[in-house]
Amino acid sequence: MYVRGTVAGEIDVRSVSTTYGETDLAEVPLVLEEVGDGERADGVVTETPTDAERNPTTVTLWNKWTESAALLEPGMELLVTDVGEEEYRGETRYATTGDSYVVVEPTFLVNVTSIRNWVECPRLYYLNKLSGVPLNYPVVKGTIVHEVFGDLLRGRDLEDAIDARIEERGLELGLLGESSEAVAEDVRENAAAIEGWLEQGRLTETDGANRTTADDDPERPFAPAESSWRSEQLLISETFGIRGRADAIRRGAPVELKTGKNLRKEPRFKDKVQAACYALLLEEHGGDVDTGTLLYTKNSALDRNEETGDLTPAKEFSMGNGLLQFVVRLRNEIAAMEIDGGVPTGYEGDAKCEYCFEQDTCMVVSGRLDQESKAGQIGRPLPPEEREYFERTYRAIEEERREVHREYAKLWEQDAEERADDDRALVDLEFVGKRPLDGGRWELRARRRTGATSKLREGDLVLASDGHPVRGQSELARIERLDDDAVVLTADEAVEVTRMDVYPSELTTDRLLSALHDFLLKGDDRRKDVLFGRADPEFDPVEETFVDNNDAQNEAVSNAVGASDFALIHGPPGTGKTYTIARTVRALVDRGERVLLSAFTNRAVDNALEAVLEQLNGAVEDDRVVRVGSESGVRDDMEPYRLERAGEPATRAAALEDARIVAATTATCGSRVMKEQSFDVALVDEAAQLTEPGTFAAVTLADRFVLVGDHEQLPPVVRAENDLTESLFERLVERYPDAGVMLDRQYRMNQRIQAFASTEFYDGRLRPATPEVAGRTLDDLEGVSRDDLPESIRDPVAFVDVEGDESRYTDTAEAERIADLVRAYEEAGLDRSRIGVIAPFRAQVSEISTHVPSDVAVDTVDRFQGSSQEVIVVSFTATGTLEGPIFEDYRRINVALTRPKRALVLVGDPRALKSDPVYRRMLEWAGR
DNA sequence: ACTCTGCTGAGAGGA
Repeated sequence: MYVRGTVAGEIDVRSVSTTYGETDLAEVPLVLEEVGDGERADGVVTETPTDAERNPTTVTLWNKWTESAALLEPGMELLVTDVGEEEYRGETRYATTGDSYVVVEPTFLVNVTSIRNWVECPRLYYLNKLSGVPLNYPVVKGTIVHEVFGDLLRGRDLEDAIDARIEERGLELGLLGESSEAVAEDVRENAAAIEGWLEQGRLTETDGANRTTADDDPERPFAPAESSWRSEQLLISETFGIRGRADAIRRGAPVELKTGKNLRKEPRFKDKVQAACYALLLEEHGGDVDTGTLLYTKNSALDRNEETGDLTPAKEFSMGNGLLQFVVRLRNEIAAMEIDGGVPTGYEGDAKCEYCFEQDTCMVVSGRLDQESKAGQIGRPLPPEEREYFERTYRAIEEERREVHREYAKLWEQDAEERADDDRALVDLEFVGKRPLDGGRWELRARRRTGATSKLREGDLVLASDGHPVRGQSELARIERLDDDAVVLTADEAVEVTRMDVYPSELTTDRLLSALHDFLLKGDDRRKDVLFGRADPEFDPVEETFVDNNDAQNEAVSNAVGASDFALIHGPPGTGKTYTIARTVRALVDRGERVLLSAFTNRAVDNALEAVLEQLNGAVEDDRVVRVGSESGVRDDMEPYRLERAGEPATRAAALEDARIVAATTATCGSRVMKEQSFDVALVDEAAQLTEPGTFAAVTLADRFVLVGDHEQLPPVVRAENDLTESLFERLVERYPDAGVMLDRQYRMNQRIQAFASTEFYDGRLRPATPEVAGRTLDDLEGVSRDDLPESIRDPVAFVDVEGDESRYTDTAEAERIADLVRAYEEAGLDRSRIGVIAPFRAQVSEISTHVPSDVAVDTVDRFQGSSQEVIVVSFTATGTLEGPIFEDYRRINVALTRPKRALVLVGDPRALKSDPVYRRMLEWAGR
């Protein structure tokens, strides 16, 4: 039986005398949310307390669990497994038993590596999180050896595996100056130890007896028995709040591979702790684990010379309850500290600083951020405003991380039905079949039974499961193909997929954190002076005309080229932002600069790169323009420029290092490979949609930077409500208006259409670039005559009254009316592929889609940003009143109203729209 | 209350 609830008050920790002597206990007042009859958190809930019963129950935590009790604060979540129940003065109380685990904030998922770092030194955990691990050879080699180990377990030939894995990491190895041959030799030594040990295992009776499937499988003749081995399994525990990926599992017990040195007989303690984490994860998945194996691949030769004559690099050890519970307490320390927003000092553990590799880094970070630390501080602290900025931004990023953790929690909190309504999963799959691939991986196929929509896309990582992503068999898989009726995945193991869930990744938050760190602690002082307002940005005047017939664009390019610190280009809709970017890049390249071209989305990076290539017109050799990104992220026509990671190391490294122009998303700029690069100038598009640390990821790679964007359009997408919602672009535009140029001539909209946006959002400064643009109408298009349109929509801006229905996020009446409009335009000779329909809610988008032909583009405002159409129809989907956060951000209507070139039709209920001043002005403009 | 893009990922090791 388990209990779960919220801490409702102060915790009383004390000692009592029992028959066994002095014992510690803590009494925790807990408002119960769940009481379950299973041992773990996935048991059947027997009792869901009613409101009347929501007064705190006392849960007593005995002995060592008082250490975890001391971490608790009112409001924190607590889970206690295997509790004992007792009646005390007429009320039910609970207490830990010898088998209990006490879990603080169980929805906070702690990585196994975090626990491993924490046990070595809590400060090490913090430093690792803050700055990430840079590219270095031992780590890359270790990774390759692990991959080869996995390959061996899946039955791949040793030499094949070594060659393939080294080739895959050609780029990284090349950047490190390593040759394939040297690495192969190195990996071979480690792998030989593994193979020898595996061979030994194969000869033993137990393993032999278990060998079934693999022996019979003609496709995988060398595979070890599937029943006794499993490689690289991703495990998530909802009970313990731990997540990790075990190197291998042998007969249900974890095997951890270590390529580092361990000269002692015993496994290192942190390695034991790591294995114990996997044991906990396996226990939750129905295992009963009491031993772990650590495989030190450098040790074989050494051990042979020892007096034992031991031939094996493997060290087995037993894991008792004491170790497992200790590991959960470590995990609790991390969770409690993170929930509290704390920073570890190092005093929490007993590591000795003088033995630590990170001692210097630790002291520098402590000194710069003025943090208390066991290692002490060196250097002067950052100015107070920078420390304040660090703390605020760090906190905001950690809140984002919490939101990712909540996504995980949903994996088990939502039942299949709720999940089906959520677009983060496809739960309707029917398993069709599997096929072995080279290297022991599998291709999995499933059929889709319903037409459910989801945000899953080809190239995404998902948790592929046979029913439940946490409790069932599940595997990290990649979506290779996703059609309306079929799914193809690749994975390490052959799961019989019936469901796939979005894999919530902390990668972005990790990268934001390290970008913040790099900017503040490793960044250039001059840049910080400017960004923190201690110095003004400087410009060298450039006497060259870059753009002939557009003064603002010309000034924007000269500004960007002449900027000593940074320049800003404010590009309202249709003002030739992309052209200006291309012209700027060209001008920089002509001056011999190395340029990083970045943006938040892959789409924007590809668009900008396309324009740059056109502008270069061969001025830079094709192979010196490089697009860094994943195959699924990069648009097909940019694939020839995509940097291949696999290959001969020196060649791969040269492909990147010799590039004059490198294009990548800001998220990719935070990758280890990109962090090794440096540029003269970073040019970042869509900068108004980037968080500050997101912008830093690109900007810290260059000496100077240019931000391009429009803060009057949509802001950054963040999960939590926090300080990340204002972009660096917007802040700088406000702080240094002179550092920016607003492109004021638009090449998109008829004058009638642009009028509202211009006055409302751009101080009336936005105007048509040419008379042609100002006067463009549908009549200009071949075969189209406005005279054939109904009177009501003949004007370039029209309003169509619809009474609307009462439902909140959809409006069938509007959808039907929109279908009529589409027909009317078609009858007037317009091809319907030139019509776009925009709605605020996704539900209304799908409602409209059922009413109009599929070649009409229907989408949300957010997704229409950056594109345009001849005709745009906007469905407001609000009846009676205009309530809801979606309407509060006026930047959203700015985007919607500035998409069309020749005609705009607003469809909605005027009564609702009139209730807000901005929308009322919009109605007036639309002639209603 | 709603909108929603990134990312191979988690762990790889140095005494």
